Amino acid sequence: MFERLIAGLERRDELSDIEKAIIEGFRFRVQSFDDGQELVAEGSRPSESCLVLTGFTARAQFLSDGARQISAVHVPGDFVDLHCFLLKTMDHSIVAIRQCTAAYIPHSSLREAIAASPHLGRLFWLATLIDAAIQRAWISSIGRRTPAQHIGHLLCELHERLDLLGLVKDGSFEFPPTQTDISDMVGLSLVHVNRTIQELRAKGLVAWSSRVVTIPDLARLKRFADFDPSYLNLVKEPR
Amino acid sequence: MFERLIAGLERRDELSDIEKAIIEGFRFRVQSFDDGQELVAEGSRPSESCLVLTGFTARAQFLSDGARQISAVHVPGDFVDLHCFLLKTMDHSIVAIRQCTAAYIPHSSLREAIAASPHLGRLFWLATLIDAAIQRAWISSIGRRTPAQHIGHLLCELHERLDLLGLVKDGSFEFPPTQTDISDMVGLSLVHVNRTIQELRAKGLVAWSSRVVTIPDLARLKRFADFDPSYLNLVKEPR
DNA sequence: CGGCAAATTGACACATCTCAAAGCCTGTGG
DNA sequence: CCACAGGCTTTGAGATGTGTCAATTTGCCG
Repeated sequence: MFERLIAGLERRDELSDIEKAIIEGFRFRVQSFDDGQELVAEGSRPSESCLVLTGFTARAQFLSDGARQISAVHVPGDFVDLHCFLLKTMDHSIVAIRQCTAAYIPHSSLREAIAASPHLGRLFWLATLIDAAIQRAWISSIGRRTPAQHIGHLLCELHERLDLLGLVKDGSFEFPPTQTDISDMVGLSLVHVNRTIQELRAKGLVAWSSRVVTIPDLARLKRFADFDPSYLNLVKEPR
Repeated sequence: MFERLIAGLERRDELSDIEKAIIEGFRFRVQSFDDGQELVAEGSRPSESCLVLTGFTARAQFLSDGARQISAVHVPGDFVDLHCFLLKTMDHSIVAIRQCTAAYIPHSSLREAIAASPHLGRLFWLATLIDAAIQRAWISSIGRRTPAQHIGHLLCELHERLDLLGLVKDGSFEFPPTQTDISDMVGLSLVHVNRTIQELRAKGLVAWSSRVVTIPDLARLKRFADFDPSYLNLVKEPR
């Protein structure tokens, strides 16, 4: 159930057998969701934190005029909602991009785990810090990169993260968001996103159809989008 | 030395005398900085975390074409660089907006503090989560708010945070960033920022000259900018 | 085969950027 | 106390970028 979570933590630091056992011993319930449903609602006060098991999810905020802004995309194994463990009230929603399943773990389990292993506590903290680093990269993208660079950067990020999960084959990966979803990620209109994707295709940087993205020359796309993966903290070291 | 840090933590949860004593006992060194200097450099691997004592600082990233994007502003008392305690390598720089002073606390002190009080550890974790919530609000602003709303929202945020420090008098507060700095925060050109500020002035929402901002009618500006302070977590509850 | 969601296109309005110049403050040195 | 330099703010004009609206095409699913 929690292999991906464990693998994700182990990518950043050693995990003892005891720590793995603590995680395996989490109480949890599993729930499935359809397109667009909320796994966690803005303004709610959950007593459980949720973890993506399968499928894609996103963090979303809604403005008073109904506009939506997505501030992160999450992939299987991501402990999406560690935030509410301490933040208590959600400042954003977690929404399903397509069908997905999630495990909900009671905060009491988390609290016990952290008490039993402060190191594990630091690794959960680290997970939220990496989310924050990704958000900073998004701020730079949305503020200072061109639309084509921005979408290119986003695809590099997802390539990198999905590759670790073994979900990339020959530079191709499934990426279910519609162009409307993408427009809410990059803060542009749907029409402009469409034209930007066509620009990326025309430049030969990306092939993208029926929800499968192919990156023929990753190094070239990275150069084009000014992508440097170090912010993803894919380095194993004592934390 | 650490009153503001302690006051900031106490705004979110009770702190025991022992916990306060732990903080007061931090080893530290103090350093001053001038306009634009880096307190912490992107790519570096600090062994200390830094805390703003006086003045304004910002998190900044630089793109390969030299463009700069600011992803957060920090005020006195903010434990700006808790991140590097676990992230190890900086994904961004911390820069001085004007003269400022900062305390550097060795990671070993932090580690001891957290070991001695897991609750204090959670509160430091919380501080980084609140930073992340602010970053999400910035993403929404930059992606979906109009420039005038965005700058209005930013000023509401700073009003709220500075008010807690007693740095707001009759709706006025010192805000040292130049319009060039603001343009790097909101991801617009300097010229457009200038025109947007004039628009806010013309609407009577803001007075702003010689680095002092005055908000004549805060409720009106909040309404205009769609500002809801709940993401700042100014609620005291057990964490 | 029909229906629906998603992707694509075109045309035009509006927002924002760039470049370049001018004006305005503030601190400094004479 | 004045004059000046330099940084910051403000202005104008034209080029580009991006949004909106509305229609059309495509592709998938029942």
